[in-house]
Amino acid sequence: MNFKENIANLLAENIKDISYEEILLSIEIPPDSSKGDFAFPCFRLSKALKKAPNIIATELSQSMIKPDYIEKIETVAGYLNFFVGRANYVKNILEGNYLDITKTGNKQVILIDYASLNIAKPFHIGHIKNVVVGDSLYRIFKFLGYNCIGINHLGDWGTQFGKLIVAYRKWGNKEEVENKGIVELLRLYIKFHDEAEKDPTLNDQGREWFSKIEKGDKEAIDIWNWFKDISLDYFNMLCDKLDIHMDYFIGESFYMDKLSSLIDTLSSKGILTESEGAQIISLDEYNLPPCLVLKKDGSSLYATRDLAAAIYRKNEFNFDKCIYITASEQKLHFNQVFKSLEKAGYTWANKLIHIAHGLVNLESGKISTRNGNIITLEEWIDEATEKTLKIIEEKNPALSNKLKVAEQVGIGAIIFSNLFYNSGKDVTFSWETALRFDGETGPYVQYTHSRCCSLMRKNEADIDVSHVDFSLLIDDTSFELVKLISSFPDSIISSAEKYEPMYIARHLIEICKAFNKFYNEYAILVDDAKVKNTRLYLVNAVRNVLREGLNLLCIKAPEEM
RNA sequence: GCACAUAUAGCUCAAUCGGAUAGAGUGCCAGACUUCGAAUCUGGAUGUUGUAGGUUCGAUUCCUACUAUGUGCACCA
Repeated sequence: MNFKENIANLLAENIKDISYEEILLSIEIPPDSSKGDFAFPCFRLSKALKKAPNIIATELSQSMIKPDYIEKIETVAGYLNFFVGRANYVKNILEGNYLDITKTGNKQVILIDYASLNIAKPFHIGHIKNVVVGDSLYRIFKFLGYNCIGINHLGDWGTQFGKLIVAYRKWGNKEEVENKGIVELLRLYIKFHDEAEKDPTLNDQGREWFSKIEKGDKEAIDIWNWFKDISLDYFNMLCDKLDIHMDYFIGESFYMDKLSSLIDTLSSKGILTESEGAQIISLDEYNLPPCLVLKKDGSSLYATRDLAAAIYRKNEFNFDKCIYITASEQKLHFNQVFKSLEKAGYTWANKLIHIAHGLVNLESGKISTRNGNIITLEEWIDEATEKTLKIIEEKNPALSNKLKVAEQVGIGAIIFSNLFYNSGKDVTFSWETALRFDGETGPYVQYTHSRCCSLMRKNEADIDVSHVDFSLLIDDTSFELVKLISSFPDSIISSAEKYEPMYIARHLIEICKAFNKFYNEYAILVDDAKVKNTRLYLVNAVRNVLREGLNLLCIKAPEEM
């Protein structure tokens, strides 16, 4: 038997998805053929091998396509000797700690700026993606061993507060605001914009009041602080509900006393120029429109505060990476800010990363707070919770803490639907899809998890390891599940590398599908102690992976639902 | 006008560095609960990957043009 036949034999023995003849055919490629002749069949083999145990498949697919593949294949043969048969592979995966992956990030500091919403406005369905992508990435990087810092760059400064004060003084009163909180602030905000259509001088009054805030006028500052407190209470309430954690609330107003030194620095570097009365940083060399730093009246802008914030963060936290998460509308803005910092000579500017997520539209058109075309996040949560409660009443009326579980599942559905798709894409919200609980959804994963828990619970005793026989798990259905568990860490790494929790969400769905198939095909709690304990061993692994996976997506994993 | 996205099954979306017969869910049709939870599972039908070219042994993927949609572009954030 020659070398190739030997390899083919080993492969065919280990991999049921591909025949010996096929393998032999694929390996029988002259190594000196031109690229086109052998690349295709080689790839054919390596792709088929993806169905094989992970380590073998990865090694092969990496090596086969390269010119020196004959040499590499000998290395692969070495690997194969470690995995004689599926049983050993299963043992390896299930006995090893399948969630313990290389902690690549040792001590590196990753700062994530997310959930940076404007205060005095309600959370709407377009905001959830930002919050949830941010918190999920926070959890993912933390899991990988990075030192994460979550910062909320609160939008608590700007002309809008002047406008709100005008509206409050004209049409609001203390009792209403105290009783209704953010709802009343929204009403005033909408009212202001309605009235300003008819009477544009209101906008001037708004600017005047904002300028009073900036100058420290007591009445203005008091109202501003009051509104800010209301907003923060509301924000914290929602964060508690969603189980979102922020390390720091450092809003835009925080940077007000740091702007003058920023301007000094920029002008001493000679990159500040005057244009049409305003102070700008020209970005012609980057083929970008200029970055406006100061208005002609000398007051600051959004970009000014972001420049100051970046420098402050670098000095204060000395980050290795700083990730900004915002809607895609702000792409140009961050591009300008980052390039301005680069132009100013800050070498760390390349460590600033902007992750833009898509916009959410309504079927009735674009979301707009100022004309009231919004669906708030609370409405979505309430609807989802209510629907879940109905399902629980129908399917599991004996459940003890129904309301709590209903909220966890309802919110789980919302979060999952926000993380299951490519986060850069725009989406159109519809109640029909927003309240779907079947198929590729959060509740499907949660349901599968609670099924695992149920099995573990029903077994009462601990798994008896002395009865575990991994060769009972080498059938295709069980083995598929084992492979998916073993490759779960790859998805965590992909998610981190691409700043995209979607990979984890999709992997969880694959695990659930494989598990439910397994569950349907085999009885688990059987009399035979060997079979029972072995299958429970696998169930336990699935449960652990699902729980950790859901946690990385900021979703609760109730044990019963 | 300029810039940046996006376009894949009826609908919502995947497709790893350019790889094999482009895959899931949903909806539709047909099945599986006196048995570990049916929010589940099994089977079936569904495609000129926006259009036209180019590069390549090979293109949903890269390049060019065009079409459609979205977003941004000077004192808002």
